[in-house]
Amino acid sequence: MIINEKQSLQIERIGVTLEKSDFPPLAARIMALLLVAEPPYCTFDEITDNLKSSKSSVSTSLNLLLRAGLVDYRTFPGDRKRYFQVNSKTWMEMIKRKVEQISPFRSILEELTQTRSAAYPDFNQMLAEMDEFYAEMEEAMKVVMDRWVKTKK
Amino acid sequence: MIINEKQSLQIERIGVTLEKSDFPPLAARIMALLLVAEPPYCTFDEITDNLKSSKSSVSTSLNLLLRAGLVDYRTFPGDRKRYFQVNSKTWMEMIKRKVEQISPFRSILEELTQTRSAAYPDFNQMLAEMDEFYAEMEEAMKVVMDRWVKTKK
DNA sequence: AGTTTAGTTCATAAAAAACAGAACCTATTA
DNA sequence: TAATAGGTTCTGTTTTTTATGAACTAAACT
Repeated sequence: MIINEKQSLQIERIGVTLEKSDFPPLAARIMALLLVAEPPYCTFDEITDNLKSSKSSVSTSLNLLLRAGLVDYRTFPGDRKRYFQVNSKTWMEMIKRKVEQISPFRSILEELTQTRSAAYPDFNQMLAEMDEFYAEMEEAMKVVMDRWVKTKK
Repeated sequence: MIINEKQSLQIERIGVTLEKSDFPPLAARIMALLLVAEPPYCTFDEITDNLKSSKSSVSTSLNLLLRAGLVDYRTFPGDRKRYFQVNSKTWMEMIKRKVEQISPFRSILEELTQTRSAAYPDFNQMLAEMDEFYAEMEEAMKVVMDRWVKTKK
């Protein structure tokens, strides 16, 4: 499998978008490649070749994606190569992570309402409201996620 | 205004939490300071002093936070110092940004469903489903935000 | 037994981000 | 008009992140 010129450009575009969501550059391009490639999986060599990157870089970035659960691999009988593919739960995982980012914020807000004096009630009020807002947001997201998990099984 | 030992430690803890949500180190500590400080605002000098950072670094990070709309400032009559404070809309802004991060992903997914061949229907189906999931998530978040905006005015 | 395949690991180089020091600017104050 | 307050801007320096090449390994062929 070797990608064409148009696909190359598409991979760069998608890669840049993913970079903005905090993917390291090469990891972003690997994800992009796996999304664009037909069939939707690649061997290690196909990745190094198509992205013109070194084996070591690909190894590091790919393992990052594997550990993060964003990429997975399959194999074919009588072929010991691994065929890397985006995990179908990738997007769910990514959203899940965003939801999980909310809870540390809430912890901060709750800690502050505990430790701050009563001298600045307006500010304290604001912190309490923001905690409430985050709680609602967290809840709303969980509702969507749960519903989705149910329809999938 | 000068913070005490306990507050210093709290600022570091909160700072680290904020770093994990992609605040640069100093910007994270400025936010943390403004959250912990009593009163809940600081002058430029109070920031450099309490965080033991240079004027140039504080200037840069503070302007970043100002441009991002996370920090704001007030003044007092007959005092030309600016008193920096967390914008009460900070948390709303931060969530808004997370919601906005969803739409580029949806664009990717939609572009892919346009450009990919029909040869791998399972994969294409997955992309379509994920787009749907993201759409629902986006919608749910917007509902919460709108409701909140309304109760505020 | 030797070679090829499919990677990993380690030391290092290159690039980007973060911070600091010093000079600078503009509006007030003495 | 000189000095001070409240920053900003520019130029390095340090630190962190990202990518590489070369040597290595373990399994599977020949």
